[in-house]
Amino acid sequence: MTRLQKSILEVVKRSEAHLSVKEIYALVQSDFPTVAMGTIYRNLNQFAEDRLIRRVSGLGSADLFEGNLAIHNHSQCLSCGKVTDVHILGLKEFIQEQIGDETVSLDLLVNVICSDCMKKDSNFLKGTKDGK
Amino acid sequence: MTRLQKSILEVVKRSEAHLSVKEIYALVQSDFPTVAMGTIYRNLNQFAEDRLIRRVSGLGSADLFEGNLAIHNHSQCLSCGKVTDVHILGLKEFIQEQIGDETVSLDLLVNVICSDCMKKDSNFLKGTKDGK
DNA sequence: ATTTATGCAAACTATTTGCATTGCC
DNA sequence: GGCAATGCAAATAGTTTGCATAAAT
Repeated sequence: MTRLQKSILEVVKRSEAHLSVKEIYALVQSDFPTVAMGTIYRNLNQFAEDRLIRRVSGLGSADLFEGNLAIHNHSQCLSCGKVTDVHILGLKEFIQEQIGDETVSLDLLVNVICSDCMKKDSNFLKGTKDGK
Repeated sequence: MTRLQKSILEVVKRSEAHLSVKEIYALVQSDFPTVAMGTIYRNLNQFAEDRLIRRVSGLGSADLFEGNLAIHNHSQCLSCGKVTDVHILGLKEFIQEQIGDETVSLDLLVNVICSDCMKKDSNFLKGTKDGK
């Protein structure tokens, strides 16, 4: 593994957030000013395929990456957009019981109104549609 | 609502599949040969926002649309790619119990090896990584 | 007639890829 | 030296948008 590759991997691993490619690019640039976007993409794709990092899809138009490999899923606040890890105990078993096919993995996104936003406006869930 | 809008909506509503924008475009074209992609997108976005149809994200690089508004989620076979509706009884309650924030809605994708693919190669889950 | 929707093309965002060059064992 | 990784720029895919025209009420 090259020094650049180590740096990309470290950036994702060290962060506790869910990073966009742009954010990773910016962070890696501080050590490797000439790094190219294409290289960032190529390596992130490889790392995700090799299960060194995890790709998180479906949150916005762009994928995010995280270093946390422990099995978990995510919630996103519909009001402020904040993404949070969630651990649902027994989720796979709960679902597997009800499915004929063999479950390999799950991608669960829980759309919430987080407690902060709920405090700011307790009418969130009483308005039109889903409260947006 | 214009005749074109009715046609776009009908195409999605009448189908029992999960349609890509391209597929919807092609179907609408048979009645409105000069329809533009931009118009398809504009209307699908509006219909989804108005909850006349549902947008399904996270399955591939492109969003899909479906007319089925009953609450349900999806599974996708990692081998053949087939997308299937799944209904998990009590899922929202199961998750809500374990989450501090107020759950509004869920997007669940169950990654499976469908029974057809399992029959063709019963070693799917025994190989490297996730059997791909 | 006036408002709203449409077609078209250009713009935009996210991502991938070909290729000449560089860096590493 | 030779193979793999990188930078760069162009290409691709999906989607959005500005604007002049056309359709609907």
